[in-house]
This record gives sequence, structure tokens and C-alpha cells, in this order.
Amino acid sequence: MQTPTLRDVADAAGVHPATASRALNPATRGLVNAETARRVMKVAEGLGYRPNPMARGLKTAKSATVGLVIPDLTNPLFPPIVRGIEDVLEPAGYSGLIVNTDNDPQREQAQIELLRSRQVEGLIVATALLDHPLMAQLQREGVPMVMVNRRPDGLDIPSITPDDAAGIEMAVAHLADLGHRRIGHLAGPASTSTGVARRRAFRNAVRDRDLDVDPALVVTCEHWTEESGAAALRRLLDARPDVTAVVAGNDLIALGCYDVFSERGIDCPREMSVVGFNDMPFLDKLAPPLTTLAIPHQQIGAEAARMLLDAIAEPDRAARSVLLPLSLVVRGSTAPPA
Amino acid sequence: MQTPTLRDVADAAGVHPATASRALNPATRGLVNAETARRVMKVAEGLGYRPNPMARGLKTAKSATVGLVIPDLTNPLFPPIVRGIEDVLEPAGYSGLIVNTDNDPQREQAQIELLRSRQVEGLIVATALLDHPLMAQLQREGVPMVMVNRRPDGLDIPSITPDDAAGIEMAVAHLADLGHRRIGHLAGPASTSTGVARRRAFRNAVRDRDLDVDPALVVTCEHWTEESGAAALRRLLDARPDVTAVVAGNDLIALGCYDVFSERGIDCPREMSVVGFNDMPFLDKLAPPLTTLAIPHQQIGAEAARMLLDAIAEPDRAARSVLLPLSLVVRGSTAPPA
DNA sequence: GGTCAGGCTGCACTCGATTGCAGTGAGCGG
DNA sequence: CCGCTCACTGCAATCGAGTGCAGCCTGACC
Repeated sequence: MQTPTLRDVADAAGVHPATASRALNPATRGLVNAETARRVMKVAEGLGYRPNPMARGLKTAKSATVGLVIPDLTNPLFPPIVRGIEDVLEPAGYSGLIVNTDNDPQREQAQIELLRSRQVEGLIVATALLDHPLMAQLQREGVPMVMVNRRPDGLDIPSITPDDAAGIEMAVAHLADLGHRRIGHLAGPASTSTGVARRRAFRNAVRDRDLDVDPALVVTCEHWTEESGAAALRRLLDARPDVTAVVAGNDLIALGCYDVFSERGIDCPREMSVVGFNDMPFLDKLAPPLTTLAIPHQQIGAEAARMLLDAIAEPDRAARSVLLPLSLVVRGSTAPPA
Repeated sequence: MQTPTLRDVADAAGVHPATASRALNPATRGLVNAETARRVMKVAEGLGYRPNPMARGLKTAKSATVGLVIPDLTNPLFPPIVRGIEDVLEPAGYSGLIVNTDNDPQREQAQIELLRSRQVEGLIVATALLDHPLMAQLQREGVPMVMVNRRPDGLDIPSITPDDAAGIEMAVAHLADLGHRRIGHLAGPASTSTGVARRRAFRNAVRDRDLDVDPALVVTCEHWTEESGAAALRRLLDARPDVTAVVAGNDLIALGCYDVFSERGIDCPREMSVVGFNDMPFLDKLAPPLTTLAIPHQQIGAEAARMLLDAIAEPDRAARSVLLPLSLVVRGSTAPPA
């Protein structure tokens, strides 16, 4: 015999399958005589009985599965988040199904379709695309959802995001404290919510501190990549050669800066300071080790999973959004201006 | 009405559900009138019909799901492999369920249990533990399996592994060509198959080249971590201060070496060369950029997924194992001895 | 002693798709 | 004109678990 079925357990315990079902389900166990329930459970244990999730799911229309929609698992940003999610999901008896969208709307739609056909009970979405009719539609259809790392504009969807504004604020404060006055910002793409949020935060931070607010000090990158970061820094340096520090939109952009430093013979941090954003792994091994803002990735994932489970349990609760604090990790890429 | 069911499609097309089922399934489509089939398919399309995988799975005992057993998704080694796997699985209509074992046998067993209770049709296993009764048991039970990154000893399980021996051989050849004669090896833990395989390959390589074969030149690390790597290098330097190059068991161990270099004021690569193994992301940003062996991670994953699908389709085919070639990426951490 | 309540248990149907078997009807050959 | 074959379609059972409803039995109360 392969895996034992409920009927096997019932037969072995000398009861009807219905009784066995009730005895095994904690929610309905009260309907069964305590003695009988104990016996059934013991028999089930002995036989190594495992309920067939498909049969159960068929009847209950639940799959104990949630979909994780991320751009690319290969991006070091996501594994810790996924880990955080799964660590919460698992004890709750849920599993996560991961799909990669490569930030391609077409692919994103297809993958979400796939998840829905797999009967996921909810979605954790980490794609960075800004406007998205698909989101609104899912929202209308009542699919429980949580967004991580980006805030839905207009839509009433719960989200977990790092407190970008506070982070940028800390970075600027750190540089200002070191004595920098002309600080540049290499902003992320304007099509991403984090890109615009950080850029706005930067503008506010320099204004509040009476630092140089020249718009030429803010350059927007085309993508969140080293190449874009390098290109942006070149433009910045061409426009304002007197800049002494830059706040990069994220670590990859900061890495692009390193390339420009060696290309133009700039000594970091003596001649120019850089602050990254995200605290990717191994940044402490760079030369110089990158000062950056650490995001509690795992915690973000865990929080998102908890919120999704809540949303699944109580579909019509108000969307609640959470900003998680981040911390500035000071390493070797920042120093007082020459 | 929520998602339409097969019955809805059948009603709308004016046929019996059985006929609709046959028309929609490519394998049985030949049994129904071509015209009818076309009509049913059109109606299904129009209604946006998606078969319920649970109902189907219940009847067919298939889940279109495979389990991916990895130690820790957070380890940069695995995301590319997972990506490669999913890229193959997806077009085949399969999905992967990821579990993290943290290399803890207890957890591993529990997680595999979980996967089985979720009715996965096969397993891709990437855990690094050597002896494992669980593998043998699964094997006996006829669970289709493929291992990646390690070879099962004794068991007849297909595996996909990088050609460790050839890689180490290339590393040693590279260093020897540069003029190194006293080369050390910081081996991975003896409890892992890759650890022992690479160590053996190293011994052979230095022997074949008439280099220094002193056993003191080979030090075994406790774990695949920076700390262990640093500790191992310290021991090596204490025993043989005249060593001019080291081949690290993997990149993390090599990173540990960097710590010792700065700790003892050793100039890499002028005074000592290092070669890593794996080509983790961003190694090119280190100071100096790490010379290492690049593993075709994504390709490994893709190949593993293909083999698993084969094994699921034809359960009793002979286990076939594949060694994938790797390539030496020469960067700045290797140079002729002083 | 009779009646009623309530605790347990069993029956039977349901979820949605698949599939062996039976049945219908058309077409063709004798 | 009859009978047989073959192509197609419908019926009904099945997968494993969950659940409304009915019925049994016991115990308590009048």
C-alpha cells in the first residue's frame, strides 16, 4: 500500500471515515468523543497518515500556498526576503511558490496567471514597477495581497517598506556631520517608487540642512545597475566637478561609482565619499568597504508574510502599511572632505 | 460566478463534461470529433477556463510540482541554480517548491517530509551532507531524484556536478605557470563531498607537477565560511610561512584569507596569491579582484531540471550523471611570486 | 415508566476532473 | 434490406477528504 488514506485510518480504528476526519481536524475534534478521537489519532500516527492536500484543497478550496512575485531571485536583495517569508509561512502550514518576472510586465502577468491557476490563496508582490493595472484588478477581485519594498499609489493594498526617507536622511546627516557641503545624489529610475521616494527625501534633507541644493547635483539613473550608476556619476562630475560626496540610489549604483573612481583616478574616500543603499552581502570586502544603509530584509519578509496570513484569515480588514526602520552602516567609503 | 469549471465549459458548448475534458486534453483530443473539439476549446478560451490542478491532481495523482531541497537560499551559490531550474520547469508546466534545510539533518528530514506530503513528483537535492540514510530510503521508495553539486556515493542517483577535479587542476596549473612552487590548499570540510573531492584533486595536481607535496600545505576548514577560512590560513602560515599561493576550497574561504592579509599586513597578490572557487557575484569588486573558478550555475540547474523531468517520465531509466566544465576567471589576486 | 434532550456517529453527497465502459448513430458491405 | 463496424459521445464511478443531516443511544427529568 502506498500512503495510507483517511479510509485506511478509519478502518483500522474501527470508525467511519467521517468520524476519523472529524477526529483528526482540531476544529471539529470537539464533535467526537474524546476517547474515540484519541484512538483515531493514535492509529493515524501509527500508520503515518498524511492528509492528501489535493483532496482537502479540492473540497475546501484552499491550497495552503501563497505566491511570491519577485523580479529576479538572482538579485541578492531578494533571497533574504524570501527566507524571511518562508520562515513565517512554514510554521503556519503554508508554502510559498516563487515566480520571477524579470520586471517584464508581460511576464509578470503570465506568472501571476500561473499562480492563480495554482490556486494560491494570496500574493506577496515585490516587483518594482510603478503603475500597474493588474494590481488594481487583483485588488478588485479580492485576492489577498501584500507588497514589499514598494508602496502602491492610490490602491488600498498593505505594504511593507523600508523607511527610505529616514534612511536618506541619515545618510545626508552622516555626510554633513563629516563636513560635506556639496553632496550629489544618483537617483534610481523615475519609474520606480523607491527611486522617486529617495530622490524626494534627498532634496528635503539637503534643503533642511542648508546644503547646496543645486538641481545639477541630482542625476537620475536609467536602471538600478552599475553601468547606469557609472554613467550618472560621470554626468554629475562633468556638471559639478566640485562635489565631495554622493548618496547612491542603491548599492549597485554605488558600485558603478567605484568603476568611475578607478577610471578617473579619484581616491575614495579621501577625495570623494559614497554612501550606498541596501547593504548587499560582501560590501565589507570592497576597497574601500562601502558605507551603506542596511535594510532588515529578513524582517521585511517575515512581516509581509504575517500580514498576508492575516489578510487571508480576515479578508476585509483595512489595509495597514508598515515602514521598517533601517540603519546606517558606516564603513570606509565615507570620510571628511579633503 | 468565480472561476469557470469544466462543467460550465461543457454546458456552454452543449456537450458532456467528459467530452469537454477529452477535447481540452491534447493527449485524448483525437477521441473527439475535430469540429466539436474546436468548439469546446473556443468556448473554454472565451470563458477563461483554467483546469483546477487540485481536482486533476486528485484523480491523476500528479501535482506538476517538484521539490527543491537547498541548504540556504541566502547563500549566493543557490539562486542562480534555482533560476536555471525554474526556467526549465516552467515551460514544462511544472513548478518548484523550495525548502531550506540549513544543512541540519533534522530539518532536512522534516522538510522532505513536508514536500512529500505536498505530493511532489520528484526532488532536486542540493544539500552538501555526505552520508545520508534518507537518500537511500527515498531511492528505495522510487522517488525520482536528481542531486546537484554533489555526487551520491554508492547510491544510484543521477547527479549534476561541476568538474571539481578539472577546476582545481586549472587553478594549480595557473599558479604553477606563474612560477609558484609552494602552493597551499584550504580544503572544505571533510564531511562534504566537494570538500574531499577538491582536496584529492589538489593533491593529485601538485604531485603531477612535481610541486611541493608537504601535507602541511593542506589545511582543512571546519566550515565553508570566512571565519573558518581565516583560521585555516593562519594555521597554514604558522606551519609553512614560505607558502606563496593558496587555492581556497571556495570563495568564502578565500574571503577569509583577505581578512588575514590585512591582519598580518600581507600584500596580495605581490606576496601571496589566492584562487577562489565558485565565482560568487561581485568578486570583481574586491581589492584585489578575486581570481576564481566560475561554475555554470544556471546551466547546472537547467540540466538538473531536465534530468528530473526525464526521470519522472521514465522512472526506471539508468541513473546518468553529468560533470559540467568550469572556467578559470583570472583577476587580480594572482601574480608571480615575489 | 415515559419523554425529551443532547452527545456521537454514520450516511451520503460534494468538490472538479478523469476514464473505463456502454450506447448511439452513421456508413458500408453483403 | 440487414447487420456489422467504427467513430464519437454520454454515463457513472473514482480520486480523498469534508460536512449537513438524520438517527441512534444514553441519561436525566417529570
